[in-house]
Amino acid sequence: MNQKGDEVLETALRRGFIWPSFEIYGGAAGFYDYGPLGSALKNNIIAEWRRVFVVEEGCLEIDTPTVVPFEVLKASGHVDHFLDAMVECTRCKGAFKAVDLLKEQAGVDMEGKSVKEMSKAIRERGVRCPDCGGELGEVFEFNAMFKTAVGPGSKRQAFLRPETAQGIFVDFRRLYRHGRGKLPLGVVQIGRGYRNEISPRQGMIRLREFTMAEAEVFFDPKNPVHPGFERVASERLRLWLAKDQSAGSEQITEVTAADAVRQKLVCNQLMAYYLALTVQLLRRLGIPESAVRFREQLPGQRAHYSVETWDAEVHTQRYGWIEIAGFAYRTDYDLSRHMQHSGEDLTAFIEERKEKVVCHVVEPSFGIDRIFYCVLEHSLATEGKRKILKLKPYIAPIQAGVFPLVTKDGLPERARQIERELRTAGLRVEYDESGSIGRRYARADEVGVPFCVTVDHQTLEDNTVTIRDRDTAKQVRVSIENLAEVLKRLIEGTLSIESLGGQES
RNA sequence: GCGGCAGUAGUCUAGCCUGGUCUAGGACACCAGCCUGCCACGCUGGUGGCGCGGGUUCGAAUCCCGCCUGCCGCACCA
Repeated sequence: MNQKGDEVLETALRRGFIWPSFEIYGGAAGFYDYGPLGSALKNNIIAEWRRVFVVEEGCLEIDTPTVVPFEVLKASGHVDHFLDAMVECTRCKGAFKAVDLLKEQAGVDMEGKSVKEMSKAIRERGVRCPDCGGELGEVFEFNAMFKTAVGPGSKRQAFLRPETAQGIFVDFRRLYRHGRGKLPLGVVQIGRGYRNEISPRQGMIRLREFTMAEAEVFFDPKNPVHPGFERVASERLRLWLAKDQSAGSEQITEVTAADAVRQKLVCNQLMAYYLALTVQLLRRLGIPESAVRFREQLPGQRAHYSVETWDAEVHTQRYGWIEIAGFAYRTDYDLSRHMQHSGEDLTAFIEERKEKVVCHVVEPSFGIDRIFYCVLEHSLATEGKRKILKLKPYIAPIQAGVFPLVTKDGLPERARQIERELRTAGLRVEYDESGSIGRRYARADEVGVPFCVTVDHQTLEDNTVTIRDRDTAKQVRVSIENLAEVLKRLIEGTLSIESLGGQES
């Protein structure tokens, strides 16, 4: 294992970013708690996502239940694709879908039959392991969705949602009306999703309960364009094409978003648009474009609903390249299925052509927990013994520290006043007087506090304080009168320490 | 889920093989007091631990079993 990844997780655990869930009862794999700082950081990451997709893009945000009735997920295909009768080879331990083996080797269709019947059929028909020819064990049900029931008596079967998307699809009619028939129509949802992984590992990378931020962009299949495409047309995309993966090549094809569309490397302009937007979002979160690539999923890897999928991958030292977002071209799969199963009309009307169409969908779907890890890893810098979490100031859980230089002569009292004023001004600040001033700076650095305000004897004379910049340790002296405003501008990045005449300490 | 290794204060770790001398040692962190005019200063004091459960034994951090959790490989990851 590598040192950097360990340092990230150790720091995150020790300083209250993430904790193992249910720890005092021995814990549970695949679940994590966000501690006070982690919770704040996660919320700030979500706020940045929301700022892009809801504020700038104007997507409609909704919030739907995590408990989803059986019929909905039956229609979406999840029941059939997430519930499998599996069988394991007793010799090589390979796991296979029982239905597939029975079809291939015995020519019988056992779809929908019970586990017992399938086990019996495998024995009677002499179905063997396709890899090593070994004997197969008992068929067991593998359910990647958490099962539950609505109401007492288990009358109505339901599942915890494996994705938030279905809540959007089933609301399409109302959303389409709410959006007054305009296309493309973007709808987003941020919330928890659940997958009962067989054996989750890799900490927060594979969770059984996770937070996802998904957008479903509905569009006229004959017109897959985004009105704001020009804004991102020159953004460079690093693509790992399927053909290169198949050829065993790590070759990255770097093109602008406009060229990706022109050269037909991606299915349409909307897809390219959201890939470009993602580069910008990640950059804003502190993940440089050099650590981002888009991997085109090979046909066999795609979800049942997708005809083209790109994964946004971020490079990490601990886990290598990890998928942090998926971009699926779901076509009209979901709406069509829900039309069939519900009997409702979920079409859109295209005025120019006087034609009813089932909208197609491009789905950018982000794994917030994974992005959270990537942000931490890409932010943590080590300088000697010191750890500095160089979070972008606007996502830092604590925006400023307020310290009295020494704990006497009325400095703590004055510092407390300033803390109060900054809190009232809406800044997330922490007061600290314990230990030496250097220790307090170091403590603040480790949790990513971008600015520290120090109250010294001069403060008592002329009502000025110093602001110390985390990343450079430079300090500037500003009047308390302007402090909140200056801090706000430093945090949002419209003002730099240098422009204030920052001095090396 | 299978196989291998591991789990000691908040964090990292000594002790485990060869049971008692462990009332479990250390470092860092944390808290209190003193000190302190700017980058983890110093002094004094302090809080806090053997993953959980069972067994063997006069006696278990140490040996055995089960579970949980973590790491590595296989499988899975729609």
